[in-house]
Amino acid sequence: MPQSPVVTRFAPSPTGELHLGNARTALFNALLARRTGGTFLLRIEDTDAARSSPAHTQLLLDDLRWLGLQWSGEPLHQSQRTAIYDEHLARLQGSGMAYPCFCSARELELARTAQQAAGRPPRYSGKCRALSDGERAAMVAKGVPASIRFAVPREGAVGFVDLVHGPRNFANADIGDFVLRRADGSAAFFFSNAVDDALSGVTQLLRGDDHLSNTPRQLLILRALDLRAPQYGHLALLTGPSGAPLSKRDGAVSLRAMRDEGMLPSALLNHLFRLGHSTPRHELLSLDEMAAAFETVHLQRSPAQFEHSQLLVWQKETVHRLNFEEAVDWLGTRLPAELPGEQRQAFIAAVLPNVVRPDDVLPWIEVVFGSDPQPDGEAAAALEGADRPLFAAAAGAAARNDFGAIVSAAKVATGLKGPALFKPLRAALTGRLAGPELGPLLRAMPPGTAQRRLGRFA
RNA sequence: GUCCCCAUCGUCUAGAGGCCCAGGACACUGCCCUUUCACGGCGGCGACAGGGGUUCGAAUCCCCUUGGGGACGCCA
Repeated sequence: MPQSPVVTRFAPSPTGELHLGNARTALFNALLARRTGGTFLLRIEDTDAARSSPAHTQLLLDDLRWLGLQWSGEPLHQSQRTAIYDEHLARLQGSGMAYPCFCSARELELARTAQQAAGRPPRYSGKCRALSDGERAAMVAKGVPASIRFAVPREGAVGFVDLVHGPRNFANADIGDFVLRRADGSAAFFFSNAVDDALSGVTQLLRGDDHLSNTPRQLLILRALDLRAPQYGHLALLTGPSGAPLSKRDGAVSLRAMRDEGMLPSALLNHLFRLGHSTPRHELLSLDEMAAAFETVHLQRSPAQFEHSQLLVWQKETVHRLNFEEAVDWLGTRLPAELPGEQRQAFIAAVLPNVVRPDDVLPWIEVVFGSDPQPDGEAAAALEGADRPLFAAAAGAAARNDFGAIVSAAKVATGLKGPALFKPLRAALTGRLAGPELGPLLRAMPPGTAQRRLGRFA
């Protein structure tokens, strides 16, 4: 079945750290393209000079790369496309589809408040649309700054088929004349966003549900310009544990915060992949596998809740699969620098199956390489119930930190087995009752450690 | 206020009129396995927001209510 080439995009505005919701939007668009060998574009929506910054843009690109989301070509920066927007604006004005608005911010604010108070929808009155050429010239002559608004048809409706929601229809009468260009000359979102998508040849795009009721505005612009509109798909928002949209009060919501916490890209990707998108694949997937399994028909119309505990499940899966180099990289400076290579390897092999966050290795570094541990409450209890001969035999066989030898000796000496045998040994060796497998753990310990620790209780 | 979107186990979800007294995954939990914990295997707990219709039959279609969210900005 031949497919026309898919072009998708992610178009963040660089006003802060990459939010989890946006990360998911980026992922879905990237997958949509990757699935068919299409193109995934990146566009920086930095028309709001006051809130945008190059530093934020840099952070954004860095986060996307970290996630492994590869875009094609150079990202487009809207701040550098003013000429293109002006050209299209001129066309709209030429055909009477756009007009200058001289209303001041204060004036508009007042009108809005009055409408709200009267129980009317806060929509622009269209006051300046009725101005004659003469009146406009007069305003310009007086030096009154003007924005440019789109002349929304008074009648009719805009229909489109949403990739997620299906056929939708919106009445033009419910849409007020909106701003295309601000008085300072910068392009407004509805306009620049729609025009750029069309000009970039974007064929399909997934974005947040909050844009659904704004879509008719953009379609109106594109039709007036005779530009081809992409197919829009509107994703239900991501919410926090409260059910309300993700916000700072739900804790870490930026990708960067997750990253700082030690979460790995694969964990984030796998969790996000299943938020608002369903798949029969329940195992940890690579980006390629996700792309192959990504289906727009399986996009959810209802909001999904981001639960950190579920993320941790994927994190665990990811950590368990780390190879030695990756693990060293992940743990970073937490590993003692002076550690011999062999011990380093043994330690990681022993501990990795039991950790989720990098900081989780810290206590085990202390247990394995630190001074002989004092048993915690549970461990102390287990030690109390154990006989001295157990430890005497165990210590006698512990010279080489060989757990097999220790167990055999202890077993022969006491006749114990199972938990009755292992609990005291674990307690004596590590000071606690739970943790990584003892065999591998002992292999990471400095020579003589096991013997000394067991000997304490003989 | 007007318009719009959404509503299945704790969470993510399957479900497009009979295959569903609702299936899966994670979480929780019981048992088994085991040179402890973990891993793994086998079970258990657990949901169609409420009310009306339509239909022989509704989680699925329609209406209302409730609840949550969004848009209506010279923010994106």
